[in-house]
Amino acid sequence: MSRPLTDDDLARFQAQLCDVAEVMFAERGAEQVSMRQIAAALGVSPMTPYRYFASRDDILVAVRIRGFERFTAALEQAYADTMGDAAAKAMAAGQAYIAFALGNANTYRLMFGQHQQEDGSDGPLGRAVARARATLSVYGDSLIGRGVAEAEARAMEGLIWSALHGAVTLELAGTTPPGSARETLGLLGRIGFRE
Amino acid sequence: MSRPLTDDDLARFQAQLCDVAEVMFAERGAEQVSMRQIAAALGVSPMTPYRYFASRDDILVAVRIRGFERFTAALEQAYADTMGDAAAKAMAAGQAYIAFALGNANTYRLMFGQHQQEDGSDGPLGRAVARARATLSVYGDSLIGRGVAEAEARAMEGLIWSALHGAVTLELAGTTPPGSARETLGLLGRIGFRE
DNA sequence: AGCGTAAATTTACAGCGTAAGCTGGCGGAG
DNA sequence: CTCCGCCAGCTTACGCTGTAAATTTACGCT
Repeated sequence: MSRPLTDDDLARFQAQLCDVAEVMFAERGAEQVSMRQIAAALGVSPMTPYRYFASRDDILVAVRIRGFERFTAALEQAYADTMGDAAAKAMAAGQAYIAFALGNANTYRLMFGQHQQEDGSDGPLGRAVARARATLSVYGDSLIGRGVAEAEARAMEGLIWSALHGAVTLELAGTTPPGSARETLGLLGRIGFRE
Repeated sequence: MSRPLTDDDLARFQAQLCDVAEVMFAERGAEQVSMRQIAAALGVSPMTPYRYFASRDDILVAVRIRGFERFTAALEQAYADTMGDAAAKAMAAGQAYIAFALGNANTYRLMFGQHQQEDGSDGPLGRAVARARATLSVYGDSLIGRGVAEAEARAMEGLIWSALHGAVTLELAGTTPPGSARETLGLLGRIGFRE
């Protein structure tokens, strides 16, 4: 063992731990995975991870960030790969949103699960969330480009985000039947506003 | 100690425990309340609650049901107390929805938190959820009465539910700023559908 | 070769949900 | 009235959790 812990080695171990934790969380849900289980999966003693993360919660935050990064990438790719006007691209992004949430149920739950959210927008988690949100706001941008007032466009964007999040959350909980989220997205595509 | 445990005494203890647990959950969040703490608050030994509930999860279910009952009552009252057409009543119900969720954050989180939802619609929990849903579906009913196809009306209803649930969930998590949910509801009131 | 240091391990503690064994006192039978 | 069975409630105990503290281990440097 070399005496100081290189920043690089530190990052390498953190990344490796996140790799392992990510799949364990995805398989069983973060609640069902203990520190000791993660350490065992890594082949180290139970306390070793504490040299690289301050607490279990720190690990959850790190994996949440990774989740947001994969999520954002999926949305951006769907948007980029789709041809047509802004509405068509937004629709593709919405489908990618639902596909990610339903296909990565435990990861999505970890990302948006009930936290006190001590983190405003400063930390890396806040930035990851902001980036995902920015991807979702492309539709709002297109509305603004078409002459809609900014506040109004942002509000519509918020409605779309709320509807998508609510739809997948309810479907993941089993409260609404399978397919409900996709149906809701279809309806979202036919929305107009009075006044 | 009378020998048999009267069904009535059993129900009385269960109700008393739920009373206590409900406020503890509301204050600190269900995760932060242990069996031992509930027992201590009741002035009984740690294992006594297990004579009345099979497990901690059973208590959570019971309190969740109570939450849904209060929730449903709030929606129904808002609907009944509001004069005007179906849209006005639906709007009042939406406001009541948001007020309940934001004003009973931990209870709402407990009600709609991430569960595997082993309970379909048979048990009492399923019925409590169904009743809350029925209250929300009054708007859909009014659409049907106005000639909209049933499937379409139910889908719109689902969109409204999703948007409300998503909006309050995101606001409770601190992801969206305070007031966002109310703003989203305002926008929902101005929705129309093309085609 | 031996020492200082820091990484890793082991040990330990308080708390959890809950299974299992124990106890005290009431209701009914003799 | 006495004694016995029963069972509500209590105490104890187990395996688990996250993690603080003490201990061991092994490298780089002198």
